[in-house]
Amino acid sequence: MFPEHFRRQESVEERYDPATIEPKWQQYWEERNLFRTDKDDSRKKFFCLEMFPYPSGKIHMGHVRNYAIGDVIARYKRMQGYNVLHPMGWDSFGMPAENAAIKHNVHPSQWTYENIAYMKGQLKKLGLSYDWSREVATCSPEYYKWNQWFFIKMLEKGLAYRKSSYVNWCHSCATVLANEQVIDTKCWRCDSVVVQKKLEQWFLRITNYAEELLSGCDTLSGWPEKVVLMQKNWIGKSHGAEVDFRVEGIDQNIRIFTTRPDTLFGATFLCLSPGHPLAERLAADKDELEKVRAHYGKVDEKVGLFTGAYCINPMNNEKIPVYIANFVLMEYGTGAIMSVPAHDQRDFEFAEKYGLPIRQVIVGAGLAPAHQPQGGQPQGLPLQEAFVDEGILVDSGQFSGLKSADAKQKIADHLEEKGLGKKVVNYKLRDWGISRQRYWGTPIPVIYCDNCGIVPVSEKDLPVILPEDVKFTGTGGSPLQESDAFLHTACPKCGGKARRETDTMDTFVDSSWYFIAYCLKDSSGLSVMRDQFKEDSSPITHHSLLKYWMPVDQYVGGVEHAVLHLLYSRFFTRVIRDLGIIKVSEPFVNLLTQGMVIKDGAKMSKSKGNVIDPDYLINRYGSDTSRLFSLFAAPPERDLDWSDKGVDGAYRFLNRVWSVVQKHRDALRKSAPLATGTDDLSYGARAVLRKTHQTIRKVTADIEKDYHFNTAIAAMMELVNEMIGFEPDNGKEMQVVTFAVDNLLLLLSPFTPHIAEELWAKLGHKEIASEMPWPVWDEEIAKDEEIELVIQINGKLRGKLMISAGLADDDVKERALQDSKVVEIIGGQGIKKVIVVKGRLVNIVVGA
RNA sequence: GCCGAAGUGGCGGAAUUGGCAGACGCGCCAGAUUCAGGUUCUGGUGGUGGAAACGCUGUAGGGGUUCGAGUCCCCUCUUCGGCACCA
Repeated sequence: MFPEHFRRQESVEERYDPATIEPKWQQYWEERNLFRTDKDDSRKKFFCLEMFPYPSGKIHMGHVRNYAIGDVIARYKRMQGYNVLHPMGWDSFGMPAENAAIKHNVHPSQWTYENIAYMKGQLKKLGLSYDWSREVATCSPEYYKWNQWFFIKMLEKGLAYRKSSYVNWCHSCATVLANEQVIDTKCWRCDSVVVQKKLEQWFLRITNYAEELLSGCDTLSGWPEKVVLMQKNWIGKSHGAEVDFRVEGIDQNIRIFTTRPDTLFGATFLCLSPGHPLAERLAADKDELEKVRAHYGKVDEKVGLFTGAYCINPMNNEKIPVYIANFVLMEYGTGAIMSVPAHDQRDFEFAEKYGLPIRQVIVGAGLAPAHQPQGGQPQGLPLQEAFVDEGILVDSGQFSGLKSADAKQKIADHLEEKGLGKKVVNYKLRDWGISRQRYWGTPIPVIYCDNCGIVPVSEKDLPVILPEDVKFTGTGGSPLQESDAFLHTACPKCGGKARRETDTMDTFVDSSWYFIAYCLKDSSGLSVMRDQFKEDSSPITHHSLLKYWMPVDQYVGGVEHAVLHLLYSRFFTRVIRDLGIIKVSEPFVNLLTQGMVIKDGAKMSKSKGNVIDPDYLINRYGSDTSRLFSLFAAPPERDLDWSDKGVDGAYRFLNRVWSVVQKHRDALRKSAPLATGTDDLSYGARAVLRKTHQTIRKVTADIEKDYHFNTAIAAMMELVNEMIGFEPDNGKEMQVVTFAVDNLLLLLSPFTPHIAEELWAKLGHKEIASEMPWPVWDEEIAKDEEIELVIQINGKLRGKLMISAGLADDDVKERALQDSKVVEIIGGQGIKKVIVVKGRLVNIVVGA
C-alpha cells in the first residue's frame, strides 16, 4: 500500500511531468527498501552486475547507457521472481585524485568522496534499482585491507614476488605500467610514450594460471566470442621446443625457443636479446651493445652486433656465429633464438643486412623431389623473402622428405633423446607487475628489515593505512617516501628498525574481486570477512553467502576491459578459489559488452566538444526518457549514435503513453477485469487484445534473446499506436483496453520505471508495479486470425490475398491460382511447380 | 602484416534465420488545429517511370547455389576494432 498523498491532485488536468513523479517514486522505493536483497535459499538468485565507475566527478552518457542496460535486466529478473543482487560501488583509487591534489591542493580522499557523493546522487536520479546497502569504495581502508590480505596470502603461496627487471615506465604518470596497460607503445591512461626502465617491482604470478585461464575460455559460452578470442590471443599459447646450442670456448649453453624445430637445419646464426645474461659477457664492443639496446623494443630497423663467439648447431654440428639483435625479446621464450633466415622474415631481413647465409630447408609441398635443393645451397632463384609456410624438409639429414608437421615431432623427439632439448609450451602472458610509485592506492603490506629481509605485515596489523601527512608536489618519487611516520616502522619478526614498502598497488587489483565484496557487504561493512579471517572464527560466514551469490549471472560493461580487468578478475577468482574461499573458477557467466556512445561520428569527449551532460538531459526530459532513448537507439552491443531529435522522439512516446492512459483513466479505474471468452468482441477490440498478447511475447523474447531492448521498445510503440487508434464503446471493450494498459505499464516498468509506477498507481492498483510479476501471454489469443498471403510468380511479388490463418496448404494453393490477377499473368504458360510456405506465401513457378 | 567484426533509405536501425526488404523512431512533405511560431493530431515518404492503375529497379561491388538470397558459398573493395618483431 502506498500513502494516499501519492495519488492526490487527480482533479486537475494532468500533464506528464517527470520532474515531479520521478523523485517521488525514487524516494518511495528507497523508503521501502524495495531493492535491498538478502540471501534466500528458497528463491533462485540472479547476480546482475555493471562495471563500477571511477569517481571522476560526474557520470557521462556511457555510464547512463551501461547502467540503464543493467537496470532493465535487474528489474526484469526481479519481476520474474528471481532474488536479484544488484549492487553498485566505486573504483575509487587512481591517478586523477592525485592529479587533482597536485593541481588544486585538495586531498585525494576529499576529492574522491565529494565526487562519490555527487555521482551517487546522479545515479539515484536515474532510478536505478541498486541495493545501496552493499555499496563499496575501494579507497576505504575496510576495502583495501583485503587487497593487502590477498597480497599476503599470495606472498605465502609464492604467487607474489619481487624482481628487478625492465618495466614499462610512463613519465607523465610517473609510474610503472603493466603490459596490459601499454596500448600501442603508449600509456593507456595519458597516451604518452612508454619507456623501458629497470626497477625492482612486485609481481603477481598470473602465469601460473596461464593454462587454466586459457582452457577456461572454452567454458565462457555466455561471453562475446571476440572477447574470448582477445583473451586467448593475449595469453598466446604456442607449442615448440627449447634447444641448447653449445658455445665454443666457454662452458656454457645458449638455450633457444622455437616453434619451428623443423627448420633447425636452416639455422645459420643465433641471436641473443640485448637483455640476455650472456649478452654483456659475449659482446666484444660494449658501445655497440648500447646502440643495439637503444633500439630494443622499437619496431624500426633490425640492428645487431656480432659477438665474435660461435656456437654449435646440435643437429648438424655446424659452427654458426652468435649475434645480439634488438628485435629479440627478453620477455618471451628464453631471450635467445636460432635464426633461420630462409623461413622467418625477421631473420631474413637481418641476414640480408649483415650478409649472413640464407639456407632453404623447407620447400612447398607441391615441388617435386627432383627440384629440391641439394648440397646445402638452394637451387634456382634466391629467395626474395622468407618462405614461412610449412612444407617438405630438404637438406635436413635423416629428416629430409618429411612434412613439417611430422618433422617438428621427430626432431623434437630426437633432441629429447640426445638430451639436447625438449618440447615446451610457451605463453605470451607475463606476470602482472603491480607496483605503482603513487600515493592514491593500496599500500603494499611488506616491510624491509636489514636483518630479516622482506617481511610481510602481520594479518592482525592490517590494514596498512595510507598516511595523511603527505605533500603532493608531482615532482617524482612515491609520495609515501616523504611520510616519516609511515616509512619507519619496526620489523614484525625481530622488532628492529625497518622501513615500509612505499609503492602502492595497481588499481586493477581493487576491481579484481569487488564482485565478491558485494556478496559479503552488509550494514556493518565487510565484517563477514573480518570474522572469517580471524583465527578460530565461526563457521557461518562468507562460505554460504558466496556459495549462494557467486558467480555473477550477468556482467555488463565496456569492451575496453576485454583483456585488462576481465583477465585479472578471472585470475583473482582462481586464486581466491585456491584459498578455499569460493568454489567457482569463472566469476562472470554471461558478459554483455556494450558499445560506445558516439556523437557526430566520434566518441564523446571534452576535447571534441560533443559531450551530452546527463544532468542536463535528466533536468530537461527526466530519467525515463534518458533511459528509454539509450535503450532504443541501438542494440546494446553496438555503438550508439546520439541524436537530440531521437531523445525528443522518446519523450514524445512517453507523452503518448501518458495521454492514452489519461484519456481512459476514469473508465479504466472502474473497469472490471477482462472476462474470458473473446468471441463477442468487435474486430478492433480483438485486434487490440491480440496485439497486447503479441507484444508481451515479443518484449519477453527480445529481452531473453541477447537483450535486444531496441526492438522490444519498438514493439511497445506499436502497441501504443494500436491502442490510440481504438475507441472502446462498451464495457467489454473497455476491459480489453484495461488489459492492454495494465500489461503495457508492466512491460514498460523495467525500462521507464517512474512513469510506469505513476500510471499504475493512478489506475488504482494497490500493488507496486516494480513488484508485480512479469506479464504472461496466451499463445492462442496471440495467433493471427488472418494473414496476408503473398503470391509470387517465378519468385516475383505479383499479388496479395487475405486468407484465414488456419487454411490448409491445398486450399491456399487453390485460392492463389484462382486469383484473377494471377490467372492473367500466367496466361498460357504452363505451371511447373507451386511452393506453399505456411502462413506466408505461395510461389508459382511457370514457364515453357 | 596477422586475427576479428561490420557494410541495408536522408539518418539511427528492423527483417520470426532462406520466404512481402526498410518494422519502430528521427527527418522530410501535405493537411487539420493555431492570429502566428511551437506543440499536438491525420496521412504520405527507398530510387525511378507514370495523371493513375501499375511497371522497372534496389541491401558495398562481382560471380554462384536455390522455385526464392539482405540472409548460404567464392572473389574484390571499404570501414571499424584487437594484436603487432611473440621466434
